[in-house]
Amino acid sequence: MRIATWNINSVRLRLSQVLRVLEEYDFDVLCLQETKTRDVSFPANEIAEAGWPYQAIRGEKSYNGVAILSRFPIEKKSYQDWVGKRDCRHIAAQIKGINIHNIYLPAGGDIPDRDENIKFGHKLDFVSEVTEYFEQNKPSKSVLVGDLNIAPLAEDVWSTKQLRNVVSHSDIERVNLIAMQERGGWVDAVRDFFGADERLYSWWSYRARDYISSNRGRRLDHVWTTTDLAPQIQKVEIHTNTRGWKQPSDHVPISLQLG
DNA sequence: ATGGCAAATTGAATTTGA
Repeated sequence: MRIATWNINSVRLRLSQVLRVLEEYDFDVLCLQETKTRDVSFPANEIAEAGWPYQAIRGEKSYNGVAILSRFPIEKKSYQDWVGKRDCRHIAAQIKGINIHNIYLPAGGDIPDRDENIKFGHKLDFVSEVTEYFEQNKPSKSVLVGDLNIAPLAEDVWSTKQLRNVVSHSDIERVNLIAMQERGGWVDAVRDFFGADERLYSWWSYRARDYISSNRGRRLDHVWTTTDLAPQIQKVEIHTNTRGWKQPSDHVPISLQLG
């Protein structure tokens, strides 16, 4: 089974790209973040007609929004609200016995200090609550994907020195995300497949004049599995070429082939 | 905290992203 994650930055604007990745990359399941639309406006029919009729969608106007699109029937659906908000940042589906959690973690604003920036506090609290949730509901046969908005390792950013005090790569975010991974019993499938040394990115800012030559990327999007599924990790791909498509998302899809 | 941009909403400017 091929499971992918992609922050699409508006599913309505980039519907044609969603359909293109589903077909070109042969995803069985695609988890989207930042769909930015209410469920009534979600292009569910177009995606169903293309061959992904099983869908779990949870959106709101303008912001956030997550969805799971599947070729195979969804056996169970659920979602969680964290940090006391109903902001459509999580949805879960069981497909072929695998529990898939799709998360859009808060970006956290500009200043990496919770006393000066309420959004950063929200982000840290969100990580803490997700960590507690999976400690109390120990996952198995599970995959956690999504835009976690944190690049935890030095090799996950173009310059660990220059991004040290930048939100997404601050020490506290990095430590807390690793703790969330370890305490939930998760394996970073992307690092498991590619190893620790290679620089890996899934996001490039829109602001770069030429994202290829500047290559100031960050690995903000993640695919984790529980340890019981780790032996089934056959292949991981970061589909970087979508960043070069016309009117692209600033994130690229990551896919996991489970055997 | 940067930034050369982008998207959604409301109706030219604001908010958010990271």
